[in-house]
Amino acid sequence: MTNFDLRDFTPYLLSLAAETSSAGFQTYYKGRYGMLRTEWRVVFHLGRYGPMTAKEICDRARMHKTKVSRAVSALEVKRYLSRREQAKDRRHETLRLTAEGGRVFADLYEEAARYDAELLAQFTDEEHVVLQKCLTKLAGI
Amino acid sequence: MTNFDLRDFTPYLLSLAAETSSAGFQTYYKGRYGMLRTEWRVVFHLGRYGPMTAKEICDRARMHKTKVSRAVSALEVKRYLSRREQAKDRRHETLRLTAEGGRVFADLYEEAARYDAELLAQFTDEEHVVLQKCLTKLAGI
DNA sequence: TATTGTTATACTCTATAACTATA
DNA sequence: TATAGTTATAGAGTATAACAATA
Repeated sequence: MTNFDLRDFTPYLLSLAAETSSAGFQTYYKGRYGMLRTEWRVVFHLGRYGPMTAKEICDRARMHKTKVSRAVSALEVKRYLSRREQAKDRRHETLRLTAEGGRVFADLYEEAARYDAELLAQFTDEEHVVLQKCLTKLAGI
Repeated sequence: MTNFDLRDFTPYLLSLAAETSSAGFQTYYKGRYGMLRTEWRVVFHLGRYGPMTAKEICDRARMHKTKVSRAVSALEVKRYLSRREQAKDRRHETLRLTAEGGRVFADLYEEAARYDAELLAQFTDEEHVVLQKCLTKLAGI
């Protein structure tokens, strides 16, 4: 088969869809809290799953350690997160959201759920199931 | 509804899927021809739809004029593209692929079709239809 | 005044290597 | 030697404003 348009090329469609939807949600974490995407992902993990080390965030969020390191530093400056060395192995630091960080998470978590529901409102439940399945496979997760 | 995981957040899934699939195809246009994504998109348009102005590429490919301008310059340096001023309005230049640019397009077009087919091989035809419909809507095209 | 296109600049995001500190 | 995390650096991608040339 060789007669497709750029609009049929899956990586192109994925790029456009990802850009559009990411730009939409960026207005919340960037506009309200001056955060970057990596910072939002770290906040999400700590807020959703509780305190953990940077290494655990790397593994769960599929983020490289340098991304997590910089995001954690930025969040610390913003006072959304605190670190505490673990006594048994001082290479590990437990990261947890501050009270303020918790409020930021709660706000963004709610907006994320709303934003996602809004995006999916244009599809049927069956379409949503197929979309999520396909994206999960394409993302390799 | 507020109990979702990051893996349920559509913009996150889209980002991962887009990154993964784009990185895969990048090996062709970057690895073989040292091109950037914007350059590949310009080559695609000129190869698939024939000579046109930068403005037309902007409109068809939904690319900003500065992106197109830089991509065209880079492609000109690589001798994959030539420009010719239009006599009636010297603000317009008709862009067309050179013979070498045409060969590059033919190669990449074939690889793109193969790559896309490979990505979609893991899905049924019905799933493919739903995926394309959803992505097209999410991309706003 | 409007349109086509270029240049300058900055920001976002990603990737990799080299490094420190601890174990 | 291996692991957790940091720093430096570069590359890729995007966005915007200011500009020149033409109409």
